[in-house]
Amino acid sequence: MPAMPDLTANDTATLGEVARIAGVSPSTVSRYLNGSARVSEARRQAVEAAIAQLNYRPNMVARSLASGRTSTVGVLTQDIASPFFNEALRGVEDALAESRYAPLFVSGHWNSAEEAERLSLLSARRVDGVVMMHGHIRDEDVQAVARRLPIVMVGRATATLDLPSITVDNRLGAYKATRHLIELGHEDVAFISGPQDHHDAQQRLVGYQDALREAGIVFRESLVAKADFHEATGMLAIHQLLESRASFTAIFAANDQSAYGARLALYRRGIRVPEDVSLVGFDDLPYSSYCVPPLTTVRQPAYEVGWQAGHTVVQMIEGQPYALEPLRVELVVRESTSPRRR
Amino acid sequence: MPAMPDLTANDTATLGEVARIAGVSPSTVSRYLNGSARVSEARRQAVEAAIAQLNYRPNMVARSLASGRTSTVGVLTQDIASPFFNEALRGVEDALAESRYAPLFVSGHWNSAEEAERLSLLSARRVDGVVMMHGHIRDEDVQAVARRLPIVMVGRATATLDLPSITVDNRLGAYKATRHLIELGHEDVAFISGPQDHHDAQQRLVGYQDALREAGIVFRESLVAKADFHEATGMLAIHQLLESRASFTAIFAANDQSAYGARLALYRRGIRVPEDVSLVGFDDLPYSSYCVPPLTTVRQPAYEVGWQAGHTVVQMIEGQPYALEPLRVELVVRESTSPRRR
DNA sequence: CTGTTAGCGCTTTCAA
DNA sequence: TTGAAAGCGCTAACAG
Repeated sequence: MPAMPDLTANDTATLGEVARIAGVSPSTVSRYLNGSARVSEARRQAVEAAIAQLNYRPNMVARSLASGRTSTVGVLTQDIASPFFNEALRGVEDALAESRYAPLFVSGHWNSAEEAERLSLLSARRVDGVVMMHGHIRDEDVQAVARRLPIVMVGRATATLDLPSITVDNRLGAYKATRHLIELGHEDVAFISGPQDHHDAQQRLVGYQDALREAGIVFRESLVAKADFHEATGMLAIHQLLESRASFTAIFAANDQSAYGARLALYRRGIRVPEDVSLVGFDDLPYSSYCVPPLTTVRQPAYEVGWQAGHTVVQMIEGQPYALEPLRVELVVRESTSPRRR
Repeated sequence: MPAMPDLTANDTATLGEVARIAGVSPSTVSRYLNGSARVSEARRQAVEAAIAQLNYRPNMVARSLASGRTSTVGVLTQDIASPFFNEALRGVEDALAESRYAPLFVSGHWNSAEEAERLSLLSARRVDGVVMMHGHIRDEDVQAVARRLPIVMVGRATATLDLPSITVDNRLGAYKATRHLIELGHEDVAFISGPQDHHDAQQRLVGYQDALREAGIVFRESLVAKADFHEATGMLAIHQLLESRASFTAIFAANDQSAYGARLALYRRGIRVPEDVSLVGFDDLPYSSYCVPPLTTVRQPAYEVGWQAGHTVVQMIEGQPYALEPLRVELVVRESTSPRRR
């Protein structure tokens, strides 16, 4: 009987069937599939033919149960729809794809209870490793999982934990942004803050203060307006600042999204950017180069952060050595900043 | 021996161990866990105690292999980092979460070969159902999977396939956008197109043409500039239009991203929006309400599209009836459009 | 209501 | 190099 490919049989052939058709044992098929041992030329061909004929693809679930490995990496993000996380997730995705791991994304929504629950779900699904993007989950909850699984943290220092952590120098980035404004002659530089309990946001405030201090400018609480990394509160921040009659010629917003909000609020009040007020953000979201005017901001290499996280967790899973290279933050000067007018 | 909770034993307890400690059979534990049959009060308590003591969580992999269900839905998207897909993915995520399914996201990157490969991967991972967001994959490839699995299509009509499909009336949306411009007195309305082979993009062109025709305005090829749904080509489109010396007082861009690019190109040339030229987009991305000026656009309920897709696939998986409710597109008038100046 | 008995489809010793 | 056999941890009849 000629082995003509049966195109309708691609339903759910099993390894056992492949073995039977190829006239070999299941172990041989498994060995061929995984390259876990040499298989003779003759049997290799027979197996290949059977696989083609049945249009066979291994059942990953069964494979996972038997081997104890799922070839899956859990990625605990906060909000899959946030422009910042997106770039990073794409980096993770690409890094994992290179090693044939699949990402399993879950969102914690900045809620530690939900994060803990999601982490537990990843564990129940027996992921081989985890990438944790930001979040406020307690160290103990992470620790419980970290004992069994490689975990890479992103954007969070782990005081009590000893886990590889990929961070960006937020303080330095904020310092550069503020210093840029100061060098343009601005002395009254307002700051739109991020969430008070967010580590990155805190560091950005510190960088802002450092730059002021260095220039001999006294830090004034009245020039900082609270926001939470979103556009809406960025707008509010400007309204507040304006209402308080604080005077300023430049604004450093703790992230691009709040800078967008600020920019719109300024537009509504008829205040021009950069002619009347200079504005700088932080993150360099994809959209920032298409704002009007294009936003001067601090580039945070989100894609690279994600890529490095994904790559590192794979190295850990496979027992390979890894090295965390420091990621650079850099100021990207565009058109939302200009010298102070005298 | 008192049953004191052993906090360090939360590693990988098995159902069998729970059963032994509780003094019941594994089936009883399984039944308790799945609620698949009544369990007596006494045993229920014993099982609960054992579970608490061991800090047990079922191994999803084993459960999947035994039951043939993974409680996972594959989501084939094109680009996890695109602002449009994001909103939709969040909708899918939320809908699945309601039914305790986890999404497994994979990206096809608008490449039909890659899509087919990803789809096959989802199948190998034995997802219980699939949501396909757009894409150019061939009907046959989809069909091969659809025979075994519930599939819900999003944003794509399936001519040869009979699958539930969630679409939005792109033609109508484009018609509304163009008509809005015409009602403002604009007669020379340029169109920035999307990718030629993209169904939604084609429909948006048709809607634009329909509105012109209805108003007795003749369609001019010279007023359409090709772009591909991205900001960069949106900019290019404006340069082209300007260079060709075509005259127009309004622009309808096939999506918000290309509208952003157009807006920036206009800014560079010193052409004001909306004073000199009115601009309308399509999608209503989250950012569009924070542009300067806020963009008039056609709201496409991306979140709802995703939610409905997720919800529908779950209904299909569970053999429940489902009904696809038409999703409304609506014009959102903001500040990038104004009456034609005479 | 409960326990016993077979597997789910694959990997992995262990011998040959 | 190859095959046989024993699971991976859970579910799902089938008796009782």
